[in-house]
Amino acid sequence: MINTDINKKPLIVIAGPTACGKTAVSVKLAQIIGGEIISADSMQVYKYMDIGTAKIRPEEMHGIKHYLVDELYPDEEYSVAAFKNKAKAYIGEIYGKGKIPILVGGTGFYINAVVYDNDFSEECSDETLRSKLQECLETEGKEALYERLKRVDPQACESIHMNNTKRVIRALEYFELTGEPISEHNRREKQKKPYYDVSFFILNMDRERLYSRIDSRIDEMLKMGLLDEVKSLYAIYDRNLVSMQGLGYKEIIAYLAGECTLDEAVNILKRDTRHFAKRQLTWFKHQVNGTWVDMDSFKSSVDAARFIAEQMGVL
RNA sequence: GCCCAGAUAGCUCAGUUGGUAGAGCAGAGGACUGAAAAUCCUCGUGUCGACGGUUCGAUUCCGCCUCUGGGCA
Repeated sequence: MINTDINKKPLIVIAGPTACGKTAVSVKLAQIIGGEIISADSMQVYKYMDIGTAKIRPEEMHGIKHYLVDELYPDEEYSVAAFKNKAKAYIGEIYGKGKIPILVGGTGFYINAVVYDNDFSEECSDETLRSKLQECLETEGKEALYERLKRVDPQACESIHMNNTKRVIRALEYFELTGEPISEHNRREKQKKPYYDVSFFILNMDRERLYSRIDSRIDEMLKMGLLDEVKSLYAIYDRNLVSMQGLGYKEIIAYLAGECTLDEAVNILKRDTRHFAKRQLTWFKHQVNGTWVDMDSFKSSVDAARFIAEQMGVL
């Protein structure tokens, strides 16, 4: 989507599945148009998680400022809500410098939260209530929880499967906190128009090529010392942390804990990363209205960045 | 050379007391609004190794051949 709404401020989004080349393109684009980058990634925010998250290295930034990279410790909590609030503040900061913010990442859910300025009021979330509901799930079973949701929000039950207990719990949590069905909240949020003048680009490439890039990138991570990185994190942090559920971490931790061989861990990691890429693509295909950029048709990331700048009428 | 066990979906295998077959994984598609690198849903036709025989009918029984394991010489 390339809007020209003069009342809204410009926001560029570079999205796409893992390993499709977002990092390189975004830095080049930032150089061309005078932008700064905000990472829309749920794992790269964490310090010490460098190799496994394929985090950009300082020398690759070429002086382009990056936000929401290395800002949290692995035992700190992160979520869409936290991301959205921080990103929004940084976007304001970038405008203040007369530059253009570029949102870059593969977490579509996070990106949309910023693009549509979705509502994440504090009173809509309560950890203790959530763990109470989690307890109900364990003692009474998923059927009981689902029945409970059916009574207060039958609409939500139409789109949430009973097995998806995470969503069932959140829907119940939302209702108990606000007295409003979450289906109503979702309906309202979905009607929103973009909050910015958004230029949304989705990078993609041939599926087989993407998959083989994923495989070789993981081999590369291993050579760069993924094992040592995970080892030192596992020595300090609990494996149940959300950060330690990240791809590359949970699989290697399983190996370090003696639950499988290294070979098995690596193969599972490759497979899970392929599955992840597919889920990302599904999101971008249906939850986003953007311009698809076929990375196969460019010789280099510079060419792809130029193409994007042209699309926006900058070049 | 002989003996034994296999040969079924891309892979690993199950099964059909004879009526042309089904799981897991891989793969594909989808959902998603405070865990999202998370969570969840849907999708299984393939000369049942080749050729003969018995049979109304063979992937299934019999014979023979080929290939792959393992064992004996």
